[in-house]
Formats: sequence, C-alpha cells, structure tokens
Amino acid sequence: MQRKQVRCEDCEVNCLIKLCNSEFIARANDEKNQVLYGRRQYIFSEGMPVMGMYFIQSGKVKVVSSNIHGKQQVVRLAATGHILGHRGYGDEVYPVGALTLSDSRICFLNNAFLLEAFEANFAFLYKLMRFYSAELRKSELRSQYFAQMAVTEKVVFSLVYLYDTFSLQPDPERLILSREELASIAGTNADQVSRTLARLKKEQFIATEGRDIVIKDIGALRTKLADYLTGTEPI
Amino acid sequence: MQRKQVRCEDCEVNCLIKLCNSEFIARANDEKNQVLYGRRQYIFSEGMPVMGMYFIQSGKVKVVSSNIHGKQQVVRLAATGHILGHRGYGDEVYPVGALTLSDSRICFLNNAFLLEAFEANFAFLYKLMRFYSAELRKSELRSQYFAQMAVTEKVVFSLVYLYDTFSLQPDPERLILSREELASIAGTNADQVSRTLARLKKEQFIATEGRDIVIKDIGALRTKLADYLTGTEPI
DNA sequence: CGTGCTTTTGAATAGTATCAAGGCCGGTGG
DNA sequence: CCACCGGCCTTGATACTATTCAAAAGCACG
Repeated sequence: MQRKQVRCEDCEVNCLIKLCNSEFIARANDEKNQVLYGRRQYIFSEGMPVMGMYFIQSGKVKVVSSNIHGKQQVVRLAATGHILGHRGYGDEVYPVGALTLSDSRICFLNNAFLLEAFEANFAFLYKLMRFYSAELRKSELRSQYFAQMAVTEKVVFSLVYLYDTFSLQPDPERLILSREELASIAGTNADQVSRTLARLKKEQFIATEGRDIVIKDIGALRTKLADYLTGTEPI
Repeated sequence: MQRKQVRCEDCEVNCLIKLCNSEFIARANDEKNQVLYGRRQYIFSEGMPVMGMYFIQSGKVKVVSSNIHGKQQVVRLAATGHILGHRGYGDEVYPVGALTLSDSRICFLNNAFLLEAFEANFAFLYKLMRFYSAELRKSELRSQYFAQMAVTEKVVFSLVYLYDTFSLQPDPERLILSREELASIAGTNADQVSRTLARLKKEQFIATEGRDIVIKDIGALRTKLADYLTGTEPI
C-alpha cells in the first residue's frame, strides 16, 4: 500500500464516483486504495476473489481470459476514466484478469463501500445501470457483426478499437501490442494478422516502426468498416 | 388496448417488478399495459421511439436487427420472465426490433413509471444493474469464443442456446426457426446450417419432423461445446 | 555479436461460402 | 381430396478464404 497521490477532489478524470454526493466523494477519497503500476503488471487475476471495483486514474490496461486451449485472449481494453473488474461485480471470483500495458494509476474501492454508495446515491447506481445497458447492446450487435466479418475486416476493426480506446492517451496512433495479442482481439492467429498488416502497409493506411504499428490514416480504416461501426463510449 | 388478464398480484412469473415494494407492485398492476400477441407479430420495431420496457408474461420472442446487407439478424431470444427493449433504455429509438415466435402475453411499463420505481426501490435497480453486469461479461466472453469457433460448433452453440432459452416453455426441444434464422444466430448461412444439421441427425443428436428440429440428446450437444459454455441466466 | 524470441512469408491443406439444381413441404384453390 | 405452386430445404461441385506448418529473416537483450 502506498501514499495517495491524487485526491478525488483534485482529480480531473471524468470518474463515475463524481456522481456521488460530496460526502461520498470525500469518503471515497479516504477509503480508496490508489496504486501506481509499472508496465505489464497484474491488477487482478482470473480466479481471484472479487473484493470491489477498480477505476483507472491514468494509463492503459488490457483485460484477458485464458480460453479453452489455455491461450490468453484479450477480452477488452481500457484506459483513463474507465472502470475495471466491474463485470465480475456480484461474482465470487474474477472470470478474467487485468494487466497494465503502460504505467498506470489505479484506484480501488471495496464492495462494502460501493454498496453503501449505490444505496445512498441514486444517480451513481442509475448511471451505472444505463452504462451497462448501453454496453450490452453494443456488445451484442458487435458480436453479431464479428461473426460475419472476414479476417481483414476483423483486424481493421481491432486497430480502430485500439485507436479509439487509447485516443486520449499520449501517442494514440502507436500500437504496442504483439501480433499474437492483436490476433486474440481479432479472433484469428498471428500469421493472418501479419499478412493483413502487410497489405494495409502497402495501402499506406499504417506503417511499422520496429514492431510497433503506427496508424497513418484512421479515416481510411474506418471507411473499410463502413456500417459495422456503432461507436463505443467506454467507461 | 385490452382488458388486463393477469394481475401482478396473481402472476406466477419470476418478474423483476416483484423486487419493488407492495405499493409499486400495485401501481405496476394499474399502470401496465398488457397485450396478447399472436404468432409473428411485432412488439416494437427498429427506429421506434423508446417509451419504456416490456416484460414477457408468457411466450417466445426474438429480437432482431437488420444488418449491413439489409438482412435480418437474430440478436437474442427471450421467453417468460425475461425483459425486452431494456437494451435501448436511455436511447432515443430502439436499435433493434422484437417479434413473437408464438402466442405471447407482454406487459409494458412506461419510462416515467420505471424511473419512479428505480428511485424508490433500491433492490429493483440494484438487481437490474447486476443483471446487466453479468450479461455483459457473458456477452464479451461469448463473442471471443464465437470468433474462434468453427461452423459446426457455432450451429451446435445456437441449438443449445435455443434449448436453454426456451427450456421452460412447452416443447422446449422442438425448434421452430427457419434455417435462415438459425444461420443468423450462428453467424453463417442457411446452406451450412443445413449441412451441419444433416451431420447431427446422422449422429442421432437431433431429428427433424417436417421442417422442425427436435433435439434428441442435449447432453451430447453440450459435450461438443465443452468448455465454451459459460451458462446463461436470462431475465 | 550471438541467442532466443517474434515476425514474416511461402506452400500445402483444410474449411467455408457461393452457386445451382432438384426435392420436399405446406398452403391454396379447384 | 387432390393437384399445383411458391418457398424452403438439401446437397453436390466449385472457387475462395483461412489455417497450419515450416523456414528464413528481423528484432531485442544480454
């Protein structure tokens, strides 16, 4: 445990907690556990008991689950202002793990506090319910689309998803995931990702610097997806 | 509008509304609009303004969206006790449509009433939030799996999904969807569904009677999916 | 400047979509 | 009750796409 470095009162992030009344914001500040993580560190792991929720103050995070064949799948990406571990809220243990992709500052609030906050702050709970409702609808539509996309479209979709999720981070157009990780987002294998990237590079939509991918023309990538996109408002 | 036939006080369905206090259950009974639909009738359509939520008192319903190529996609199936149109709650208009697969009794509650009920009944709103949270997690995991499944697995998955969703309905093992509709759930085309069904029939897992599909060995189908299954608790 | 890893690329293979033709089913009208 | 018609279902052939495997090249780290 370490000294708190950003007080809720001073925090500039569009955080869900700010929907609570001032009493609860003050309590959140006292009761939260704020931790600074380095790159590639676990925030929580699959199978760990669920103790509360995580709020990303800054940084990039990936949520993963190991699939049938033991391979690690990227379920979701998250960044500043998003919440984390909430999908397990109400479960015994986390069905997924979360680890940082860059230095990140993460605030934790335990279940007991959250339950009190929900009960006392209608706006907070109502917003969370509506957030889930919207995310669920998007997730369902997206998975329908995904099942019908060809590999190229799925890879392009993943690139746009990455770009959008990290658009408020420094260097949003530079992607730092491995081909394997990209493949697990796109639902294919590293070979196909590599082939697709080569084609996109030839078309000048992206460039590579070392192993990093640099997005050169996000508009053109979006055009390739056309009507598939329904937009995402991640929290 | 028609005469109310099932009063909330007498209703046996495990309905979310029952998490409200007795005052609100009584009000729900007064304010709800209960309609009996025949087979293949629209409850609401894509683009219609969202006025509230629907609760299925009895019957089978499919939720659809027209995709890129104008083809109708099945997004979700629902039956007795499930809620409907809630994924659009907070939206301007429905992003999907819903229509009955069998005679169905549907209760409607408008947004104004729901908002009051949320505010006055913590348990109701809290349960709804947790329901969405759980569904979202499942949806995300499922879409990851789906992206990696072969056609056969996807069709089997769809059959099991249908069976589970309608397990409490009369004749749950008799499926009444067309090959086209099955294909849209499985994310493939009618030809492939037909091939897969032929193979499953040869293996004695299913049978066909006319155009209906009859599930003969749900256990064997589940086994084929093995670890893909995460369970569904639809509401 | 190796060593071990990731990435890239080619070739073979397997799987899937598409197209087309024929059969089956269910509804309609004689 | 039967014949007919239109739509749905089935199934084969074909073309295309994706996966797998293997080998070589590239990158990062000591």
